[in-house]
Amino acid sequence: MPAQTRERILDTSLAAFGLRGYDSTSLDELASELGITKQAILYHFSSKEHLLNATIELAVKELGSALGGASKSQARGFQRIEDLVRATFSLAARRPEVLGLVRLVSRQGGAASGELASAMSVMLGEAVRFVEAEMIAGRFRRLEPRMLLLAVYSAVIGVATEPEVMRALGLEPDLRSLVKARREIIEFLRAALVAD
Amino acid sequence: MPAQTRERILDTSLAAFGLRGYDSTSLDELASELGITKQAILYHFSSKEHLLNATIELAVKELGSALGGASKSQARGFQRIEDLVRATFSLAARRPEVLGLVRLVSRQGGAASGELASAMSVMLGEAVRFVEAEMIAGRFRRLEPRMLLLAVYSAVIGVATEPEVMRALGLEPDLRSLVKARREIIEFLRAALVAD
DNA sequence: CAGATAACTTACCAAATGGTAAGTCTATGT
DNA sequence: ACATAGACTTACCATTTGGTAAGTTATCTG
Repeated sequence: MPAQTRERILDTSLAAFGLRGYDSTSLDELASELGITKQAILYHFSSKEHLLNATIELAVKELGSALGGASKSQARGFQRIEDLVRATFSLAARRPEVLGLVRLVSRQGGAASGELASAMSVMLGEAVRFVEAEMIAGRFRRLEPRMLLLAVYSAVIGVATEPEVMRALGLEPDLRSLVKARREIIEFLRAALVAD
Repeated sequence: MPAQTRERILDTSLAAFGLRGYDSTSLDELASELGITKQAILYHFSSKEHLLNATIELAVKELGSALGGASKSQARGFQRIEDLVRATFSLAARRPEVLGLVRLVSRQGGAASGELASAMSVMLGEAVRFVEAEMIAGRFRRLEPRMLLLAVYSAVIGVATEPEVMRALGLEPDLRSLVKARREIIEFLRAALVAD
């Protein structure tokens, strides 16, 4: 039953690419972490770039299943935002590498990012419509929806994945602080979003 | 007067490290961009890591002079935040690589980041005191100051340096959009911060 | 049992990478 | 006129990197 090697490779490369970066991770490193040879990796994925693509695909799936529940919920108003932030933080605590990879790809862009870009486009498109509807309903303050989402996205991803800045602020990025950070950013967003 | 080679190297490596990343930038690339040989770089900076250190030093200086005015201003209340966001966006438009490098180093942390970390510690420490004072004075909503700053920092840096996410939202990251993004995030922060 | 196929490993390889050693060229001070 | 030092370049080099080619081993199939 060694057919799970492929999955082990993907898991390990997701962690490595997501936390250390693509260029900073060599196939030899990955292989020795896995206790196999580099050629075993190249047997399953014909090149490093293909491996990256498959890894992104996995990350997209994990992102979808982690945030899917919250984004498809029928909750209205700020509750839905809160659900999404909670889901994002839960993912950040459980599998920081997934958000790391999202960030990496969304910054670098480039050839491989097509899939993630389109997946994100869909999610963001839904989010824009949701936010617009809430604004029209008078539950959210009137701001430019896309810019608002960009700010929210940046704030959440930043807080969830910026350990060094947390340290610079004198906060240890442990689970307790992360919980506190989650609570605080929810309050922050509530203050920014909810119409009086 | 070829003594400015050192400065040219620093400029180029700041752009390269800040926009493409450290590992993704080779000394040969840098050299050919500059029209010199790799060994000329190693003459001025004895290793790639030393070059990174010097580059970080330069970025810290640029960051300081770009944000120094705003952070040392005597403005009170939200005006001071607005000044700082404006200064940050101005820097993001003029020299995106500086913020890119800040982000890179603040994520990777590690050995080289001591200087930037301490510079940021100082700035963030001042910011914490400022925010606390404003909260006590009743001008800012009561939130945990450090978490608040982390959220603000993330939102601003994110909006200013996340071109691919902007594209996913259907916004071209040109100067006009950046101006709009700046205005929107200022409104966003105002809504979140200013006490009723 | 023959042989095909999947899942690897061992053996290489060319290019790129960070770095060393030694020379060259030019200006400057004596 | 000449040594000296600064600012490089040319020549190398060991290691690492992504990738190819050719086995090897086990399992399944006819």
